Amino acid sequence: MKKQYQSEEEFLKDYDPKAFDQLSMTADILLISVSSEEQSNYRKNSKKRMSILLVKRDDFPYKNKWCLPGGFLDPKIETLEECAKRVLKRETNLSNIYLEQLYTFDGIHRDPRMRVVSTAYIALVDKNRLTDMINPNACFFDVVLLEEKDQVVNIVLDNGTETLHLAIKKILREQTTDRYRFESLKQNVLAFDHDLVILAGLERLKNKVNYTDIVFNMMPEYFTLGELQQVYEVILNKKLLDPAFRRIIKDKVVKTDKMKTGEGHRPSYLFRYKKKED
Amino acid sequence: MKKQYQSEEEFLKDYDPKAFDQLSMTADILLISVSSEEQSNYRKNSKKRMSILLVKRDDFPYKNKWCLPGGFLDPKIETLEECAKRVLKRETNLSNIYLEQLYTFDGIHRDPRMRVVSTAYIALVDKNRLTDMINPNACFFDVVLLEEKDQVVNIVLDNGTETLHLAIKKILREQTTDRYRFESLKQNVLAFDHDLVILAGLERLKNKVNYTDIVFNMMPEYFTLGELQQVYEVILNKKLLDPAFRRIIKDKVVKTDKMKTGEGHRPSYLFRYKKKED
DNA sequence: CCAATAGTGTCTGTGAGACAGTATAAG
DNA sequence: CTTATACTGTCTCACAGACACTATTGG
Repeated sequence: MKKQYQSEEEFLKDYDPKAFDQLSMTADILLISVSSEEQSNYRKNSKKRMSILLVKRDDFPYKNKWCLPGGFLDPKIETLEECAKRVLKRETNLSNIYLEQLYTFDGIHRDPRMRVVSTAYIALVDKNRLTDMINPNACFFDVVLLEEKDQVVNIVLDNGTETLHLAIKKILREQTTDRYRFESLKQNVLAFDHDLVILAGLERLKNKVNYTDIVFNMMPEYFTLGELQQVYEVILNKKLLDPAFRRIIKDKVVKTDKMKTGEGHRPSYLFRYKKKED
Repeated sequence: MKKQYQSEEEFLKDYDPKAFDQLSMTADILLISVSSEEQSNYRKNSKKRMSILLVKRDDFPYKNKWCLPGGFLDPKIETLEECAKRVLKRETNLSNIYLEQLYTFDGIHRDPRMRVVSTAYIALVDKNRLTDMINPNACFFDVVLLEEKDQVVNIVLDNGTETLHLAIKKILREQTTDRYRFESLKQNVLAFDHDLVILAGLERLKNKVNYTDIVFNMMPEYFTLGELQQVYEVILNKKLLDPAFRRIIKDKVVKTDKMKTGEGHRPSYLFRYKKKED
C-alpha cells in the first residue's frame, strides 16, 4: 500500500531516484566556422568555405570514426549547456563562444552501448581565435553542401587528407510546416547520428542568418564588407547582389577609418559590428 | 589497466551502462488550442482566446499545483516524441495531433526529487476534436498575454474557477540574436519550471505563424476567413487588416460552396486548407 | 432601418532585385 | 593599361499598410 505523505519535505526524504529507469545524456557540439582558402591569383580574394570541427574517436564504439565533439552530462553538477562549454574548452581551449541549443536527438539505438539521449548545440566562432587547438584528434573539415534533388542532400566534408561523403534524405513531416524528418542514407560515415545533427545545424544557421545578426559571431572584430558578404554567401549557399547586401547590412555595422590594402585591387574600409550603445 | 578490445561486438558485450551517472527524462507537453467565448450580443461573433491544457498534480512534489501534462520516458522502449504521444493519448484520448519539439529544459534543481531533464513539446489541436477528455484532473485554461514592459511578461491563466498569474523576466542573451534567458518572477504558481515552458511555446508559435501554415493544425476542416483571422490575431496578439490578411491567406485556402449563416449579419463562405494536391 | 460582419477596390510608400556605372589599388 | 574588387545611383516591380466602399443577414 502506498504511503501517505503530509508534506513535500517528508516525501522527498523517502524518495528513491532509481524508481524509474534511468539513462545517460550527452551534449554534442556542432562548431561552425569559416575558413579561407589560399588565393590562386595575386588579385583575387581568398575563397571562403564553411568548416566544422570533428574529432576522431580513439575507442569503441565507432572506433576510428569521426564524430562531433561531445561528452557525457554529469547530472550532479552541470547543465547541458555547461557540459557543452566544458567540452568546447577541452577541445579548443576557448571560452566565450556563441552557443545555442539545436535539438535533442533521442533515437533508441543511436548509441549501441545503451540508451543515450543527446542534446546538440551549435557553436559559432571566428577561426582566427582558434590558435592553439588542444586535442590532437580534433580537426576542421570544410563543408560543401550539394544541390538538393529528390529530397536528398549531399554533404562533402574535407580536411585536406580525408574526404567524407554524407547523404541524407529529407522527408516532409506535414503539409503545414517546413519540418523534415532526416534519414541517413550512408550509415557509419560518421559515428552515431551526427550526420543528421550536422544537417539540422546547417539549416538552422541558414535560416537564422536572415533574421538575426548571428553571423557576427563568426567574424573577427574588424572586417571588410566583402568578407562579410562572402560569409553570408557561403552560409546561404548563393550569390548576393552587392547593393542589396549593403543596404541590408548598413545599419548593423560601423565604418572605421582603417583600410585593408595590398590586395591587387581597390582597398576596402574595415567595419565592425554596431552594438546597441553605438 | 584498461582492457584492449579488438572489435565493437566484444566491447559492447562487456559494457556497463551504469558506468556513468544516470538521470531521468520526461516529455512535457504544451497543448495549445483556441477557445470561443459565448457571444454577448446576438449579432456579435464569439470572441476567441488561446487556451492550454493543465493538469492538477495529485501527488508530491508540487502536490495540488497545476502543471503541464507530462510523463517519464521509458528508456527501453520509446522515444521522447512517442512518450509525448502516449501522454497526450492518456490525457485527451486523441492521437494524430500536431507535435513539435520545443526545447530541452535542464536546470539542475528544476525537479526537487532528483535530476530530471525535460524535453518540452508543443501540441496543437482543434478544440472541437476534444470531446471526451479522459483525465478528470485535466482542464483548459484561457491564456491572456499582457503587454511586455521592463522585460517582464505577465501571463494570466483562467479556467473559469481559478486564475493563475505568471510573471517572467526576459533577459537578452546577446546582442546578435533574439534569444532570451527566462527567469521566473513568481515561483510555485505552476509546478516545476512550466511557466518558462509556456512562454517559450507561445513565442515559438507566434513566430512560426508568420512563415508556416501551422495555424491550420488548430482549425476544423471547414472555417470562415473571419474565424481564421481571429486565430491569427489571438496568436499574434494584435489586430490585422482584413484586405491584407485575405491577400496573404488566399493561396493557402480553398473556397467551398458551404456557408455559415444565422449570425445576425451577412453570412460567410466556409473555406478549407489547400493541400498540395489541390 | 440598424448593427455587425463579409468581402473588395485601390492608393501609396517601402524595400528588394537588377543593372549600370565610377573608383582605386597592384603589377 | 589591365584585372579584380570596392562602392554607389537609380529604375522597376511586388507587396504590405491603410482607407474607403459595397453586400448581406437577423431583428
